[in-house]
Amino acid sequence: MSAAPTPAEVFKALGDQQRLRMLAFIARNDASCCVTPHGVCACDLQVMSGLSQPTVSHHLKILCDAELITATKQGKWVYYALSPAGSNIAHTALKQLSSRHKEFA
Amino acid sequence: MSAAPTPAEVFKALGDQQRLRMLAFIARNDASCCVTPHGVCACDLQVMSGLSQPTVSHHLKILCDAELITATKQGKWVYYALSPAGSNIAHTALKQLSSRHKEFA
DNA sequence: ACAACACATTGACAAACTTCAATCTATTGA
DNA sequence: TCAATAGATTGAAGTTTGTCAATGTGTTGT
Repeated sequence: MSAAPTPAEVFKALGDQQRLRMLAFIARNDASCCVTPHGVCACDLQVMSGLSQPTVSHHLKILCDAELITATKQGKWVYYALSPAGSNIAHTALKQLSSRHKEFA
Repeated sequence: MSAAPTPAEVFKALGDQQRLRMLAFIARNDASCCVTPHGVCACDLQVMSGLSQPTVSHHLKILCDAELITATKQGKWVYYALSPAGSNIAHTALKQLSSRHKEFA
C-alpha cells in the first residue's frame, strides 16, 4: 500500500469529478467546521460534496494512495492537506510528453 | 461528442497504462512502418502495444476525444500526433491546485 | 470489378469503479 | 464505564471500462 504511485495511478485518481472537487476544496482550505493550519477534516468534505461518509472516505483513500494529499490524525479528526508529491509526478509526466522524449511509464 | 473536454475527462484519458504508452510512442514519433512528418499510424501502435486492432482503435478514440492527440487521414492510413490542447488543460488544472499553497511544488 | 489492406464500429463479457447501508474502531466527554 | 462522535471497513448493487471476435466502411492496387 505504501509503494510509490505510478503516473497512471495519479492520473486515474485525478480522473474523477468528485475527487477534483475535493482536491480544489482542500487546496482552498476554507472549511467551516474543523479547519486548522494543518488542513481540512473529512466531515467538511462530506458536507461540501453531498456524498455519504463512506464514499468520501473511499475517495480520500484514493487521493492518499496517489500521494496527492496527506492525512494527519489529531484526536477524533483526520486533517487532509495537499501533498506536492503526486502532482509533481503528473507534472513531470506531462512535461516529458510535451518535450517529445523519454519513456513515459 | 465534440465538445471541449473537461479536466476530469483529460485526466481519465491519461489514467490508463496502455494509453500512456501509446502517448509516449506517438510523442517519440519513431514508428517503423508508416511514420511520416505528420505522425504515427495505428498499425504501429498495434504492434507496439500487442493489443488487438479494435482495442487500439478504442484507446485512440479516447485520446482524441480528450484532445491529447490529433488524427489525420491520408489514404488508407490515419496518422496520429500529439495535440497541445489536452495536456494544456491538465497543466492548467494542476497549476490551479498548486497555486493555492506556497509550499506546494 | 475484385481482392487486400487500414481502420472503425458493434456486441459481448469480465474486471474495475462509484456509491450507499450497515458495521467496526478509536477517541472524547460525562 | 458508558454514550456520542469521527472516520475506516465491509458487503452489495448498479455502472463504467478494457478487451477481443466479428463485421462494416473506405482506400489501394491488380
